[in-house]
Amino acid sequence: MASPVRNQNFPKSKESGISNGASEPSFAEIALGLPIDKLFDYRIPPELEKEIAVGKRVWVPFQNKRKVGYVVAIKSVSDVENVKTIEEIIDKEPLIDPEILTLSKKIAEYYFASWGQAIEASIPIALKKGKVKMGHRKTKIEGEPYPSEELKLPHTLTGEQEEALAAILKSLEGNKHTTFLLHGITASGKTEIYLRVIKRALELGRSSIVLVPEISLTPQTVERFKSRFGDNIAVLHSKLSEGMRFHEWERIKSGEVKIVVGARSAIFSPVKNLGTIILDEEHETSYKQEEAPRYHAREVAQMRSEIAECPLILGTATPSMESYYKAEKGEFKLLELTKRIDNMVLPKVTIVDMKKELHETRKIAVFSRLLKNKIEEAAQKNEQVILFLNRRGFSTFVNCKKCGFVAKCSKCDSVMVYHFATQKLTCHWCNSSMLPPKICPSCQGNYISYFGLGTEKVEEELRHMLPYTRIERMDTDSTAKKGSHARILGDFKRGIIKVLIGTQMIAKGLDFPNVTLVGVISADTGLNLPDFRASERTFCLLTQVAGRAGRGELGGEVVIQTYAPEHYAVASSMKHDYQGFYAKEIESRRELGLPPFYHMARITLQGRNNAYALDAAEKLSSAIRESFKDKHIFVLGPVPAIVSKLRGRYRWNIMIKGKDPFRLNECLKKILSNYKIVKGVGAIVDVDPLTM
DNA sequence: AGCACGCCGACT
DNA sequence: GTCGGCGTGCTC
Repeated sequence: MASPVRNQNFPKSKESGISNGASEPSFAEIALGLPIDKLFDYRIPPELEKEIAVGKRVWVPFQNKRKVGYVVAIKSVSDVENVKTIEEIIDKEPLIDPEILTLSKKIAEYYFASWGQAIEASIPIALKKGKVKMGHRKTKIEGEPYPSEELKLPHTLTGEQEEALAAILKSLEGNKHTTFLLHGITASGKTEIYLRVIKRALELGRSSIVLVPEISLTPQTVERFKSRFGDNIAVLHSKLSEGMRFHEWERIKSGEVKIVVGARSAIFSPVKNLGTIILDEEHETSYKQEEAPRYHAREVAQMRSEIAECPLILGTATPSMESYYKAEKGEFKLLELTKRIDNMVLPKVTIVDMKKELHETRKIAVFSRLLKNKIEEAAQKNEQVILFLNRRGFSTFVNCKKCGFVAKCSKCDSVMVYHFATQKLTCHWCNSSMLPPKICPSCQGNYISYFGLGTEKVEEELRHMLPYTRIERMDTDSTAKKGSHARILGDFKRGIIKVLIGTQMIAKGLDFPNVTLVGVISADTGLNLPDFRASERTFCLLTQVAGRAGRGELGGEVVIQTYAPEHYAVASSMKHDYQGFYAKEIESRRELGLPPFYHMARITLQGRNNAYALDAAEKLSSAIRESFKDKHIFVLGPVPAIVSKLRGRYRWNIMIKGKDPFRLNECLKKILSNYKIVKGVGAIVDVDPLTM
């Protein structure tokens, strides 16, 4: 041995247990926040035996460093040679509750992360570093449970609201787990139902967790909860400093607050006696964590509410295919809110066929004549305009501006993606490729375009059109500077900015009553991604964007420009018709064997050497195909990852799908343990990925 | 993930 | 001769 370990030469564990008395606990199983799918045994020094407990953090020597570890079990024997000894116990009281330990273990198993990684996903960063000790804070004086609240109970509920509320309260009061899908159009009063469920939970002495997408964690949302429940609420934003986040966490852990509002990770809040979990905007993709453990908060909420035997409420205006399908099957209880509480009317939506526009005007333009007129009109009347351009991602498709043709794979019907490196179009389902056409194969026209237009181009055109109007662009580039995001929105709110151009960023949650016109520059960008969720995303996005118009007394309208006016995602959103969209989309998913009918997992193989990475991917893919062909597990790929090269590593994807998620999980486990990965090629697993 | 060990190339 | 490149394998 090279390292001069002071080996105390303990006999192999089984006997070492005896020296401490036969059944004394002398070892602890420790989870570490590393991507190693293992627990590590450490010796408990005699002086710490009284203090050690499951759920506490400890300092342990690991390699030649000291690391924070989490005690997950205590035992009297260990068969590890040269066990090292715990240096110090950090916490006076267990930091991780048994409920969260169970939950994190399930997550680790389901999403192929280590238990330690899952535990670390559930606590504030400050605690991971072992810096702060629990159990030393002075107790705060209990605030009024829920002040000003009775005064603020607004208008009576609609019949639909009453019905929904009653169903949820029955589950809450009966301590029975049920998942409710609360499907309600914008302004149908979902939040009021949440507030009343939380209130009832409080009366029963139980806690509530409210999950919202980070983007809607705005002061307005928070204010609404605060005015109802006063100080009895902890808010967990991503912008919270390390110290503040820890402070809020401690307030939750100590039982000082019984309501938690936060983004994704708030699902792990250490509340006791959980009464309800509310997951608002359940269709939002930000509920999926894009690093290990790659969990989806909706799934975690499902697991947690089952453990806690409490209702889970999934609220949305545009349910995910997964959730609505479960509701149809009766796995979730569907609660529909079809009426708006105030007299707000849904905005009128007009679709402009850009193919026709080109045909009639004979030139490719950013703005159709209709949208141009409407913008000018609004500007004259001093009303505000939002222009939205769904320019997403890295993928580029080839599109004919004359007839709307989009290059698709002949075998898969999937949109072909232009790769800069190879200068070819590639199918992300079967990896076949072709040279991009110069002349449209469909109409022989010479209007093939490679790149969608961007927000900058829109801005330039618009400045030309309205030289004296204050215009601002809001996208990742223009908001790179700290505070610019808030500045732009502030200026827009105060009416200084007349026209706001933006990407995804402005699609959600903005509530400006003076906005009378919303223009979608191109609805196609999102539609032409090689991703089976493209239609779902587009429908969802168009519905949300449309919701930005006519939020005030002035009313409002929406203009959507598209080369695919007949596409059901576009057409249904125009009619505000979720059911119509769902019916079409679910059929397509059924035919193609996609979620929610199949569960998927993606394996990404990445390496410095492209040939090695591809070779590894091919070997793995055929190995899986061989061993599971009779088990209803299917393999797709390898195909280049959408980001085919990242940080100098070439990336190839394999998709695996199967009907039963747990069987799929078992197969994956076998695959990963049997397969010796080719040198220099690493594998990343994403269970239930949201992107291809 | 880190980090040490180890085996090959170009430098004082 | 040795410094250092990153491939490989282990961590209680």
